[in-house]
Amino acid sequence: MQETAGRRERKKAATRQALADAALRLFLDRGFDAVGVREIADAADVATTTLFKYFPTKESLVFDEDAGRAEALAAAVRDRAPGTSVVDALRALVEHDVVRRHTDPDMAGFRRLLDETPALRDYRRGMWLRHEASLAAAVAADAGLPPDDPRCAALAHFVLDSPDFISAAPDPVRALDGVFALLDRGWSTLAG
Amino acid sequence: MQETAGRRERKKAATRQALADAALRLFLDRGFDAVGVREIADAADVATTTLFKYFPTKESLVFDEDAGRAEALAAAVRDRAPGTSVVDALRALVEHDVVRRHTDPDMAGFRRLLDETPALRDYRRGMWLRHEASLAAAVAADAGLPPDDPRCAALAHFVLDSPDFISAAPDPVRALDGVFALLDRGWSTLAG
DNA sequence: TTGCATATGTGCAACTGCTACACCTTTTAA
DNA sequence: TTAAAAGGTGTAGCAGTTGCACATATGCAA
Repeated sequence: MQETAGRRERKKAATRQALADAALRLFLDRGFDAVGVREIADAADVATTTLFKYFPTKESLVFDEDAGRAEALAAAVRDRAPGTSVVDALRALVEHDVVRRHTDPDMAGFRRLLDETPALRDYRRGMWLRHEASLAAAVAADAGLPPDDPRCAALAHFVLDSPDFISAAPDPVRALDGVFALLDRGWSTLAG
Repeated sequence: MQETAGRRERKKAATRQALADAALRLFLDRGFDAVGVREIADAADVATTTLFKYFPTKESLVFDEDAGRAEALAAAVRDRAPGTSVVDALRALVEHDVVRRHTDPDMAGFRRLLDETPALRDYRRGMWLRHEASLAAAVAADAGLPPDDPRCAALAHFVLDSPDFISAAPDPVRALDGVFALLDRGWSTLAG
């Protein structure tokens, strides 16, 4: 594994990181809406147009790449421990990604930022839902159903929609329980 | 019931209608993104600033008021026929509002507009979800559960999220079946 | 090393949704 | 009749985003 894959690659990565770092720092300081993209570009010492060559929107500056999430979802379904239901496996994944952030004190600032910025929550929901089709297919394959089975599609949609709902709830842990109680019982009487 | 409730009211209503009509006509003609708000205001013969006194956003030009939807949801839960489950009653309401549009040929243009404009679908989803809390409370009251029961909140959320998912699906009728099969079985084993 | 094609970055100007402001006109009500 | 209140106007401007023409840096080949 080459660490230094050419100066060009390294500079690109550095620029990208500088932008993301500057943006997050400014957002945490003063709030998402109070910081303009021109200011972020300035802080990272690049032109505004350059910023948009790295990040398609202002919101995307806040989130890491989600490379691997599609695979993580498929793996959660495929490689789950024997005796674990699909819904339980997905619950564990959501719990890991969402609820942990609500108890980790290092994420407090980040969490507050998300809480007070609907645009960011919407963006994150979209990132989850990008994998709706592939999760539906994985669930269908696991259950031995046709890949376009509508109940699998519905389950996949609700699971991927849930992180947003859960972290916006007053008590996220209880919300997680509620969501997966409903889905688990619904799914088990369909598939089991 | 006064038909003519003062010249002022009538003029306001006429301006509002002129804006909505002009907007829908232009959108259907050329697509949502290809029409600017300045052009819509021009077509309705008002200033751009006036347009935004009637409609808070460009998207809102497309949709009627949703006055009464909150009440319709509460009524669907409260006044349902004996022997009908809460989920079935809500299914009927969603079916009426969503699936009918998919079979009515008069709505074909409107439907295409929605299909090709994610911003409009998101806006409509938001309109449904505005009643999430009140629906959750109605469901909880009906089931004799505390008003903040997380399973009721989850059910309400998924029901109100579903119209968007359903009408975006390749086969909306099958999607409707899938969604409500899942929710119905999940809910009945919790509440029944 | 030199030279060149290409990837990357720059600055400017513009467009789009949306808002603030100061002003004018119509309607309502005393 | 008059004055307040409501509605509408036009201008100017902001913020996110993009297109364009030009500059620079890099990787590769000779």
